[in-house]
Amino acid sequence: MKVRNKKGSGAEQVSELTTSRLSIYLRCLDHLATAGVRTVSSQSLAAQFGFNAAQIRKDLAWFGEFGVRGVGYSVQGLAAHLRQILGLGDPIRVAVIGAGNLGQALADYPGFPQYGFVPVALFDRATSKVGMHSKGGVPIFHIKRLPAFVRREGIRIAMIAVPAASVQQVANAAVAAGLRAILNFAPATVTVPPGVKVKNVDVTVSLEGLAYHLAKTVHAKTN
Amino acid sequence: MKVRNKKGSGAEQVSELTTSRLSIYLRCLDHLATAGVRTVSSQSLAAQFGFNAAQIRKDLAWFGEFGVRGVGYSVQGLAAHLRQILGLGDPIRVAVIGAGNLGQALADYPGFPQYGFVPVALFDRATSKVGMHSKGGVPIFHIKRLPAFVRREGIRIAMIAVPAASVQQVANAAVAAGLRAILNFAPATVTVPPGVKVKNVDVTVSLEGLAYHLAKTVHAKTN
DNA sequence: CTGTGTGAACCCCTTCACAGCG
DNA sequence: CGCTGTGAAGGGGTTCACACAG
Repeated sequence: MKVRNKKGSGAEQVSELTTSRLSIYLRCLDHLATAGVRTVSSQSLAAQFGFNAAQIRKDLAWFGEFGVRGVGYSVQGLAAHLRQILGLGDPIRVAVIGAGNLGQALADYPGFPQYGFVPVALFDRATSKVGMHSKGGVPIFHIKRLPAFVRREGIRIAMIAVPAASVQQVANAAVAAGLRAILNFAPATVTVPPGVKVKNVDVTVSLEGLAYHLAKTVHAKTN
Repeated sequence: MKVRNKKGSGAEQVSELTTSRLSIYLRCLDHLATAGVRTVSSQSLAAQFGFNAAQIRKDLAWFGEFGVRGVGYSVQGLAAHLRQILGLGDPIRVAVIGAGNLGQALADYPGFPQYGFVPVALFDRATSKVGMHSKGGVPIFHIKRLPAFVRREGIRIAMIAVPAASVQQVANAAVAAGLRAILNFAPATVTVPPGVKVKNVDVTVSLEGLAYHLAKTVHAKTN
């Protein structure tokens, strides 16, 4: 087995486009596994889910050789490899910062534990919320207690669901608490020191993309 | 003013990467406008928010010439142009399908109306929920009533927040009801006929991207 | 003979550099 | 003189095509 590792230390070599697709492949493989499929070729995977077969193979080639020539990939085996590549061995503990409607819904979202991400606590600066729980039973703490909690409870990821104006300051607090991975739900740009990863889930950007599609389509009809 | 329009009918010419950035530029411009800034150059915009100045100009060049040479762009003027390009003239009415925790939180999320997207109703197949309202007062209807509602209320976008296993069937219903724009929150691939636009907001993909970053970083330290 | 792994071709997006306008 | 708008160069990601393994 040959794994490409161009630089000795952990440099940024594999594109995020690739890792995103790995997640999606994993989702597809789980789908096939529950359907009882044992083996799959890159071609049939591509056909079923709308990918390009060569791209699947290229994406996997960054990490090793997982297929059997003439046969394809073991569905369960490849899924296990992808989980290992993505670092999904043990459940990853998550803190949700911002205990508004969205934050509480995220803390209770059943999809997360199912995929190995466990929201352990909510944090907010409103003392009126502190001491309460989400519907699903996730406790709400004051944001001041984040650093101690991160250390004691082994939190790895911060999900930030606060208004856009407060995001930067909350992100700073998360970094100061030792977190190195942030998922930001607010429509705002966040700046963090090197080594910290931020991913933005900006729903307004997606909605405006849809709005553009609608506007364009209407225009086409008007012609 | 010269606008590039390579094909007569509404072909897919401008990349989604570009339109996503237009949304982000719009967010930045609003930020500057509330700060009282009247004029901005592509260079200062790029410096403040971490873009490339040439890219900003290229993105805008697809739609016209909005700047003044030697000066820059009118903050308010450019924002208005972007809103027009993205089709954000009147508020866009949205239906949220799936009245679980996530769906209700989305229906009540204050960020949407602020950006011109108004959740008008929730839809679910559970008759126990029908007739109730979200905390924010959005009424819940049975999914059967979607087609009539779309016509009568001028719904343009469906936000789908149901379990992954049901997404495709719900998307089919949305398309059948005449909707041409779908925002899917479930970790699943959706297939739709041509002319219909789907955007996926897959939080598990983002989380797994963060997990990969964490795994990689640990590995680098282990070296 | 089937399907992987991979170099090469291709294509699109990003970035550079500068002519030209205000 | 400053900054836009834009052709040209550069880089990265996707797709093709095939040698080769099972």
